[in-house]
Amino acid sequence: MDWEPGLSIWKQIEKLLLSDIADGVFAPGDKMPTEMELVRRFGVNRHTVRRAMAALVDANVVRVEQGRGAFVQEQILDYPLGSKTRFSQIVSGRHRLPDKRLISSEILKANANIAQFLDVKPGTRVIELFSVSEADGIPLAVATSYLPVARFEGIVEIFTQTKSLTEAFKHFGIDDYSRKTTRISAQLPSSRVASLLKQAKNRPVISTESVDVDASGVPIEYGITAFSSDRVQLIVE
Amino acid sequence: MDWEPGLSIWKQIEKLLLSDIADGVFAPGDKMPTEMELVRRFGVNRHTVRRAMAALVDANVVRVEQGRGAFVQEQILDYPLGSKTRFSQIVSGRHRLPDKRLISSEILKANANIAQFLDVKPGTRVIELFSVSEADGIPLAVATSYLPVARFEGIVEIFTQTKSLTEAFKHFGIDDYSRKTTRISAQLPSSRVASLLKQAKNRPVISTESVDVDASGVPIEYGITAFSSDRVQLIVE
DNA sequence: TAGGTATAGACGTCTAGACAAATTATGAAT
DNA sequence: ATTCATAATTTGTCTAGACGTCTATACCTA
Repeated sequence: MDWEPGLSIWKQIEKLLLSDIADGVFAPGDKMPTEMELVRRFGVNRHTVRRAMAALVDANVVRVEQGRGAFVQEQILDYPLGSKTRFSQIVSGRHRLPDKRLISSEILKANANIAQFLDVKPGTRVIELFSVSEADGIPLAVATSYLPVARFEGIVEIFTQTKSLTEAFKHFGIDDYSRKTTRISAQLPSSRVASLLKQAKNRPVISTESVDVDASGVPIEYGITAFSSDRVQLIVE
Repeated sequence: MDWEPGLSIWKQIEKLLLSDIADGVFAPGDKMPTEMELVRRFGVNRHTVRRAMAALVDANVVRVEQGRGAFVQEQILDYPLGSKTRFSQIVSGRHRLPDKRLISSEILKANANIAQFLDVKPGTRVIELFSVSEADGIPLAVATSYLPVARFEGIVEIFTQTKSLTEAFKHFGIDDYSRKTTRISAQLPSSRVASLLKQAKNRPVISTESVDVDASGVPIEYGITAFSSDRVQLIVE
C-alpha cells in the first residue's frame, strides 16, 4: 500500500473503509474485517487501524463490540414520540418502504393490567395483535396490541389488508386518535422477539408501553412495542 | 497518583480534568496545561493523557490547537437564523445577560451596495451603527447596521438608551419586522473586529449579511455581522 | 445430553520512542 | 526598532510490544 503525502494515513484508511461501506462491500449489519486483517491489508500498525476505526465509530458508521468485532452500523431511524406519531408516515418520510406484518392474533379475556389501560372490566374480551414493523424489509419493531372486541370486531381482516392500524381505525369511524401515555424502558429481547427482529439476543431493545385514545379520550388500544435499539432511536420533544 | 481499578486510567483523568474545569480551575478560554505537564502531574504516558484529552475534545469541552495548546471551550451559543430572530431573546433564553453596546455612529451617503439592499437611491443619507453584542460581558458579535435617516432620525439616542434595535424600532411605530435574507460566510477578522471580539486574529468569524423589512416588506435595516466562531453557532432550520 | 472449563480469537488499555507539523520565542543583523 | 532566520515548544502521527477483558467455541466430564 502506498500513501499520499499531506493526509494522515489513518484518515486515508478511514476514507477507504468508508467507500467500501458506501459501495456495499460491507453491507449494513455485516461484520467488518478484524483489526489484524486490516493491519495486513493496509500494511500499517494496529494502532493506526484503530485510529481509523475510532473515527468511523465516532461518525456512527460502524459499531464495535469488544471480543466480537466491528459491524457496519445500520442507519438508525429517528422515531419521534409525538401524540400523533404514525409509523408509516415516519418511515415514508425517510424514503423507506414501511410494512407492518401481522404474525398472530387471538381473542382473549383482559387481565387486570390490560383492563386498566383500556378502561374496561377485567375479563372483557379483547383482541391481541402481534405484528412486526419493517422498513425496506428490515424489521424495526415488534408490537403486541390489545383492542376491545366490542368496538373493533373484525378489525383483524382489515388490518391484514391495509397493514395499518390507522387505516383500520378509519373503518370503525375513527379518523383521529392520539397517544395518551408512553413509558420507555430498555431490556434484552426474548428469543422470539430477537428472532423476529433478526437481531442478536445480546443486543438490547427499547420497550415502550402506550395507550392510544380516540378524539373523545376513550382508550382504543393498549400496546407494548419492542424497538431494535440498533435500528431505531426514539426522539422525545 | 493511584488509580481505581475497574475504570480505565484515561477515563479517570478525563473526569479529573472535567471537574477542574467545572470548578473553574481552568476557566473558559483558559489554556490547559500542556500534555507533558499533565504527564508529570498524573504520572502516566503521554498517549494516555492524549486519550483523555481526545474524549474532552469529543465532548466539546476543550479545543486543541496544534503547536499552541489546549483551551477550555467557551460554551457555544446556538443562534437560530429565523425570520423573527431577536438577539436579546436568544441570549436571555439561555439564562445569560444580553447587552448591545454602541461603539460609533455616523451619518453618511449610501453607496450602491447599501442603497440596493435598503431600496433607496444611491447618495441617500443613511445612519451607520457600529455595535458589539455581548452575553454576560463576553462579546459574541460585532455588527454594522445601515438605516435610512429619513425614517429613523434620532434613533441613535433611543438605541443608546434601550440597547436594542427592536425597542428602538417600536419608537418609530414598527412593532413587527422580520428578516428578509441572510447570507453567510466565514473569514478571518480584521484587527479591529478581533480586538472588539476579544479573540485571536487567527480564529475565524462567521459573517452574515442581512436585510430586515417591516410588516409591509419595506427594508428598514441592512446589516453586516461578524460572529465569533468560538462562541456562536448559527442554526438554520 | 447438559454443563462447566479451557482455549483461542478479538477488541481495550497502557507504555515507550521517534519523527512530523504548527506555533511561539529567541537572537542576530540591519 | 524591525525583520528575518533559527531554535524551542507543543501537538499530531506512526510504530512496537505487552497485557487485560470480553466473546465464542471446542472439549471434557458427569
